[in-house]
Amino acid sequence: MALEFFNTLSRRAEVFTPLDLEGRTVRMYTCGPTVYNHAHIGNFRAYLFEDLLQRHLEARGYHVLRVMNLTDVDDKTIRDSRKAGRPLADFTQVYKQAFFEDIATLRIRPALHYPAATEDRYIQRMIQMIAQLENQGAAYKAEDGSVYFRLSHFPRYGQLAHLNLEDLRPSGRIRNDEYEKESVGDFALWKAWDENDGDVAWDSPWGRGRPGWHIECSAMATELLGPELDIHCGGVDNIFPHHEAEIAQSECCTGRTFVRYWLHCAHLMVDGQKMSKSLGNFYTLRDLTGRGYTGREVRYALITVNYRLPCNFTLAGLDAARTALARLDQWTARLTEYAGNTAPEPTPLSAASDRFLDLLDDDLNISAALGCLFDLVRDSNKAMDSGALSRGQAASLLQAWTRINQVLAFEPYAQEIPAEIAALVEQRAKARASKDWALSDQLRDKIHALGWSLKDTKDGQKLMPAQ
RNA sequence: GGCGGGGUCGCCAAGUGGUAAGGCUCGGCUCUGCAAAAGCCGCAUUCGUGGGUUCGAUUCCCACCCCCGCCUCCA
Repeated sequence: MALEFFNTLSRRAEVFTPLDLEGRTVRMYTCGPTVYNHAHIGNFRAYLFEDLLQRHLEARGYHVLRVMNLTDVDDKTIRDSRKAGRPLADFTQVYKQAFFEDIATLRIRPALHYPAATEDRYIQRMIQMIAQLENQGAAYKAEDGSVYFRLSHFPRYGQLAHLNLEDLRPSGRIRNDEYEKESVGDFALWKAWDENDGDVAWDSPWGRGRPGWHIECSAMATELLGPELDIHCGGVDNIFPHHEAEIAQSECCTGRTFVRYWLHCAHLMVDGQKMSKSLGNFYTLRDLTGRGYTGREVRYALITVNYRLPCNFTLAGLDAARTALARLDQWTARLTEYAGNTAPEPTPLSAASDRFLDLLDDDLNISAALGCLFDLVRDSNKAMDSGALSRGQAASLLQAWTRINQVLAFEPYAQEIPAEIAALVEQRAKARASKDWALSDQLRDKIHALGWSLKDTKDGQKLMPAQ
């Protein structure tokens, strides 16, 4: 089948074709973190979905230009940097750094650009866009000095979330101090400085202040990717109002359709509930690695539920991920050893990699795709057990795995065997040759205590890092 | 009140108008000096409830119950 994605805008699965048909380039913008603390695993679920999307597009021969923004100025970053008594840039730098470490841990492929809202280039772009909106009558300066987007200027507002503005019920989250606005739905483009902002301010035609959140993304996306994007992703909670606002601002400025495919990731649940600090089910990636889980285990646990479905995260699920990955490791290790340097030789089993990618074509149906992978694992293990698989065919299956793994990034960590361990293993081999089982067991315990596990196979000892 | 997602084996989770993928757990077996690991086999006559359409529904229609999310700066 053709590559299809569910587009939030149409609420239908649509065949994907990029704007650039010839060059196969895909312009993709993904909403990134607000760097005022460590990102939590709910954030990472979204970033992992975007990584899967990018990897699958690349597997299908597209060249993906992906941009992910860093929001390094907003109410929270300012509030917490002041609380910490540190300059905003110093404060956010810590979390930017942590974010990059975390995405590397999760094997998320880096984006092409990580624009930060406070970079001069983007501040200038934001000011330019706001001025343009003001000239068009799409924005106005209120009495408090802030500039707001005039919703009445953009009737399509609400099309992405499929909301009727008249139906909206005030939810108490509307700030009372924004009485200066013409209409309650108008959102800030430029926020006039107030004392809570401390020394965080930029000069603008409307006086000192700072950008509103929504304009950041419009400015950075169009600055780096041009007026029209193929794909824009984010969490479902960004649909309204953030992405609506982006559409309104961008399309008023460029006169073009801002985004062709909107893809949104559902929320992550933890133990069946919304993750929150008060419930004690709030996890950062560091919490999990601190408990001994690896990045790829978290990756597996967060990626294996289709992105449009709520995913319920549990530690039991992480353990299941660990076991499943160990089985894949075992399988690839067995194939590798059996294939040796033999040249690949066709086998019908290799078609699994085609099926795998075909299943992902259906709006990233990862569950079905993994089902197909595990069918391959079982079938090829069986074939090896019965001697029905040639070494060349094993080599061919490894090629199929490489293709599948380009999308999954589930390969085991490269492990170097320390000399000390290698020496113990050799010593044990000698003990076993002379049937000195007592010494053999003693060495096995010692090796295990050093973090490695041994198993005795018909081909000798096999060393693996203990989980 | 409006909009949306979901209820499929103990847990996670595909799926189709034609009779239920896969992963984890569990049970059995094989291999093994022992152990561990691994491999193989087995494990839902049934898909929230009640109706309806149909030769046939988990899949379509209607009603109902339950869970979750969003509703103006949370991925």
